[in-house]
Parts: sequence; C-alpha cells; structure tokens
Amino acid sequence: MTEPSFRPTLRDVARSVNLHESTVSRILNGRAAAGRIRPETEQRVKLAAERLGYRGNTVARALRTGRTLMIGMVVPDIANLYQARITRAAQDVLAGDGYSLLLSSTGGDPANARRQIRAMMSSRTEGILYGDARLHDDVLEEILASGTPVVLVNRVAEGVAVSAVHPDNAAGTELAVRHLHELGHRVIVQVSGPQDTSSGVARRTAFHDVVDTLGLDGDSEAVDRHTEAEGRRVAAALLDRVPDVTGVVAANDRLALGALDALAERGLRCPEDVSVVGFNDMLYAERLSPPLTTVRVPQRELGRRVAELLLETIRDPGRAPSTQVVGCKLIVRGSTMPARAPARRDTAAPPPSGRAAP
Amino acid sequence: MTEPSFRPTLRDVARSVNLHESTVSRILNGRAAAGRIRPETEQRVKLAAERLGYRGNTVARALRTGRTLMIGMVVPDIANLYQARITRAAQDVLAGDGYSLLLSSTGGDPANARRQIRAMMSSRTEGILYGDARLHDDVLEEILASGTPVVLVNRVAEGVAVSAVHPDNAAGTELAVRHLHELGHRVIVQVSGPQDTSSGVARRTAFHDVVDTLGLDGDSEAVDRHTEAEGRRVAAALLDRVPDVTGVVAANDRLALGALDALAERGLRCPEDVSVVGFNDMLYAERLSPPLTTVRVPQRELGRRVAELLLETIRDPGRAPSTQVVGCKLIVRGSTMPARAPARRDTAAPPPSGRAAP
DNA sequence: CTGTTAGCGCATTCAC
DNA sequence: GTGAATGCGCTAACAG
Repeated sequence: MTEPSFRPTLRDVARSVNLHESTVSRILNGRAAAGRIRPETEQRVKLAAERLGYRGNTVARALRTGRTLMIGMVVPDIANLYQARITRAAQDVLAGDGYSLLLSSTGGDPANARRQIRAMMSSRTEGILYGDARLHDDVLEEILASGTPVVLVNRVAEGVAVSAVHPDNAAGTELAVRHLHELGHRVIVQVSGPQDTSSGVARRTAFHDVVDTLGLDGDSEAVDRHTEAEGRRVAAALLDRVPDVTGVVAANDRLALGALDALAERGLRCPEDVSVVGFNDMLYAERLSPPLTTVRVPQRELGRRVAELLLETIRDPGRAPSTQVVGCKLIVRGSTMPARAPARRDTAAPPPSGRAAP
Repeated sequence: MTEPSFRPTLRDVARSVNLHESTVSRILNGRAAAGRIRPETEQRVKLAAERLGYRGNTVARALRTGRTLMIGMVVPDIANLYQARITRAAQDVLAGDGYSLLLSSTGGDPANARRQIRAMMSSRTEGILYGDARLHDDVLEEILASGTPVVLVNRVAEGVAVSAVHPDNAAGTELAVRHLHELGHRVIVQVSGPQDTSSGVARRTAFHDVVDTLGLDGDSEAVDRHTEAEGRRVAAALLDRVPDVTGVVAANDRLALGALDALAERGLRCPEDVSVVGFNDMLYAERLSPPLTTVRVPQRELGRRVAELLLETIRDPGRAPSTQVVGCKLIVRGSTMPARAPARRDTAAPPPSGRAAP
C-alpha cells in the first residue's frame, strides 16, 4: 500500500513483528494450534500481515510443497457453447476444492494440444481434463507416462487405461433414429462426426446398427470437424447421394445447423420436407428456427463428474481408471415431423402425398 | 519413461552427461550461443534431456525469474457465448506470446471476483484481464495497488486510472434507437443492464439521450443480471407500464430473448406487434426465431485487443493506462419491422392503422 | 567453454 | 512456544 507494487514476503511480516519466518508461516497457515502458538502472538502476526497487505506466494509454496492447486483443461474450443457449459460446471466444482483452472483451446489441432498439455505438465498442474483426445493419442500417453492424473472429457481412447466421462453415444443415437422411425421415416442419413474421435465412431456405428435392426435404408458420411460449414458440406453430399431421404441425424447440433443450411440451399424445408435431429442440446437449441429436436447431453452433470473424478484421482493416485457414462434424453421439438413422401427433386411426377416440393 | 511418474530435474540431466546443472540450463534455454557452448556438448545434452523425458519445472523457474508466463482472466460466466468468444480470441493472442490462461467465472458475484483475483495475484499471474468490474470496484483497486498490470474487458470503472477496452455503447445504442425511429416507432422502451456496471449505465444514458433528441416517447428499467429471466421480468413490467410501446431496445441479446418471451406471454408477436433490438450479436443470433436485429460488437477484435493491450502493459509497466473503444454496427434482421399502431390491449377500439391485434 | 555460488519465498524437521 | 537449518528446481552473476 505504502509503496506501489511492493510485494511483502513472509520475511517482511516476520521482521515487522520480531518473530521468525517459520513462526509466521505456521500462524498464517492455520497451524497455530498444532504449534501451540500463544493466541496473543497469533493476533499480532495476523494484524501485521493484514497491515502490510501480505498475500503469500503460491509459486514458492508450490515449489516447496509440490502442490500447485491448479488443474489444466484443454478443449477444442472454449467459444463452443457445449464445451463452455461443461467447462463452467467443472470449474465450479474445482473451485470448491480450492483449485484454479488453466484453460486452453486447441482449435482441433493435435499439435496445439501437445504444446498446451506439455506446458501444463511443466506448470505442474495437479491434474488434466482432456477434452480433445483422439482415438489414438500419443499426448495422452505422455500424460499417463508422467503420472499426472487425467480424465478424458466426452471421449475415450483406445489401448490405454484412462479415466473418462462421456455421454451414452449408442443409446443417444438410437433414440434419435427410433424417433424418426416412429414418425414414419424410412430413408435416413447421418452426418457423422470426425472418425478419429471415439464419439464420432461410436455414434456412427450405433447409427448403422439401429438402421439395420429397424430395417431402414441408411447412409452416412463423416465430417472433418465439428463446424456448421462441414455439416453443410457433408449433408449436401448425402442429400445428393440419397435423394429420397426424409430424415437426417446429425452427430451434433452444430452439424445439424449445417444440415439445415444444406436443406435450405436446395429449397427443402425442415421439418416439412426433411426432419433433422441434433445431438447435445446446446443452449438456445429451443430458440432456433426451427426449434431443434435433439438428444440432450446433461452438460453440467458431465462437467461436474469429470471434475469430481479428477479430484478423486488426485486424492488417491492408486485408484484404478474408471469410465463413467452419462445418460442422454431425446428432446422433441420442431425440426422433426411425420415423414412425407420422398422429395424427388429430379423427377417431374408430383409426389404421391404431402405438399408439392417448392 | 522407465519409472512411471518420475520427474527428472535439471540435475538428473546434468549428472547423466557429467556436466553442471547450470550448463545444462543454458543449453536447454537456448542460451547456448551466448554461453559459447561447444555444439557437440549441446547435442549431447539435448539428447540426454530427450531420453530422460526432461520437462522443466515452470514453478521453479517462475520462482527464480519472477515470470510465471500466466495471465489471469475473470469473467462473469465462461458459459456465456459472448464472453466465451472474447476469451477465446484473447487466449489465442496470449498463447502466441507463450502465455497460459488462468480462467475463472464469478457468476456475477463480487465476492467470487475478489477471491479469484486474490488467488491469481498469489499465483503471480503477470497480468489480469478483468471482465466483471463494477463501476466502483475495490478489488480493482487492490489489483492496481499491487502493481499487477490489468485491463478491463467490456467495462470501465470510475475514479481509477486503468486500461480498458469496451464497445462504443453510446453509438451502438443510438444505432438501435434510430433504426426503430426510422421504421416509424415512436414509443420505445429499453430493458437496461445492471446499473452498477459502466456498460449498463452508458447504454441507458445513451438511450434516454437519443430518445430526447428524436422527440420520442421512451422509458427504461434496469435488470439485476444479464439473464433471459431478468429480461423477461423487466420487459413485462415495461410492457405493462407503457401499453402502446412498439419498440423494445435491450441492453444485450440475452435480455432481448427475455423480452421476446415476455411478448409471447402476452400474445404479442415479434416483429409484427413489437420490434426488438438486441446488443452484442451473439453467435447464432441470426438463427433464432425471429432472427435478431442487434448491434454487433466485434467480439474477436475485442478479445484480441484486450490481450494485446495487456501484453504491452506487461512489457512496459510505466505505460499510461489507456482506454480503447471498439466500434459497433447495426445488423438488421427479422426482429424489427415498420411500426404498426400501438397494441392497445386494454381498449375495444380498433387500432387506427396496421393489422388488428390478435 | 564450463563450473561455482547464491538465492527466489516458502514449509518443515528438528532443536531448545 | 519459538528459532535455526534445509532444500524444493531453477537461473544468473561471476569465476576461471
């Protein structure tokens, strides 16, 4: 206060009260009782610390104790609503235990992920929440080799024993397909997620499984990234390849938005001509036009659980890795409706039922 | 690699090549040239470090050098689209300079802000991006007193000399009101932001200024928080108080969504009965129903600029604080249209022009 | 070209 | 009840 930008140390406080640093340290760390400090001295020290504006240096403490009270979290993109909600929930749990969050976005680039995770390990974060793991991920192996506790978010990885929390991709996908099936849709395509991620593969596999089980006509194609543009591109390709499709299942909501764009470009309306189902139930999905029918992933719960699992792992490093699955729920809104006849855009004959194509 | 969870130190590397720690340190920090190290030794050391999986300990380095390469950022809510986009842009700039981001959400609670910012100062973050500053903010004064470089995001504060980057609130609000005016709206209300923030006050003041200048009939009421529920509550109150209103200006997009809800509850349609203008142009605003007319704040630019300004301040701490304003732009979409006659829900007389009320 | 020395700020073991 | 000594892992000034 007196001099701007002067950071008093433990020693400064000690000197100001004519005591040893170690005594002050004990008092300021609440170990006064254990050290049987005289209550009077305790007050004197606390007052002095307050007066000097003593703050404590986490860096020095961390070096000494080995505990940084920091958790690293890496996600593809913090500006993504879905990820941001998970992150927020995780942060709240971590903060409850006194941890701070070192956060970074990879932009989907594994090279960034590697760089950022290495930086986190150098910073001695006590654990890592990894939300951009690939099916085969060597950075993940680096983390594991270093002994740093880690929990995967949204994904799993092959060939490694690691904790993870992810949505029930198979059940969620089945919900989506069955919903369309019940509405009378018989030709359905999936805009699948990137196939180097477990979620992308799981949702695609589940899609074809359900389609086969139900005896539907189904096709799929995977995007390279989870963006609206990619959703649009792949949906367009599928629309061209399968002209009589009436139902589109997207591997996530952003891809669903892209599919909506592809439909609009072709003069097809959603849901009148083609129904679309998303995945995640991102914030504002119900306010979109049309309100998006989607499979809800409980994002806050997911965030909470990854954080809790990581904290448990930090407390008990011997703990065997565990995978938790969070349940999904179909939310029916305005982007799906009973199937009409296929939109035969390439034929002159009017459709046998439903409204005419525009 | 050999032993799981063994973290080799500089000393381990040094021993493995029979050199002194300091020599290894120089080499691994790229100061080999300055130290005129024999290229052969350099290679030997680098190989040894690689082989041992040496990572370096940022904590120890930070204690020694005083540089943590960390920036703290506190926002009201990272799960908010607008803030998340700004954060992402800032993070990208900071990462370019080798900085990591320590991020936290206050939930709008000043007590959280205080706690989190103190933790950041204890962690010796080299600078702070503060996105939840109040008009009168004593945590901010603590930061300033400590000499930690700080830049306010979206807000300014009274009575303190501090750097800040914020949107042009007055100009943006004027854009919104004039747009409605040009569409023939004469009775306009503002759902104002919290009045303990500079942006809330600035937008409200600007609203009344423009209303007066244009000779319009205007009223406003402030929300407590930037949530849809608050927007709905306050919009409802204004609707009741000013029954012949045809235009609503919201201090941000979430409040606008709340206003939309309030209208729907009353059986009023947007834009046919009442036009609504938002502020920020959050992601997906164009996909909402109706697509939201709003004042765009260039979020990535804002994020970039706060980060750059902070980095400059860190490089040159003597630098005088500066405030930067980013320009706004009106984006006209579907939530505004020419005014119809006031919706006199409490009278039997038909409106003099326009369609009948539903 | 490389080694020696010192110390960043703190917590902890042991001494008295 | 409190003080002294030690070292976490690293970098930097100085020595040679």
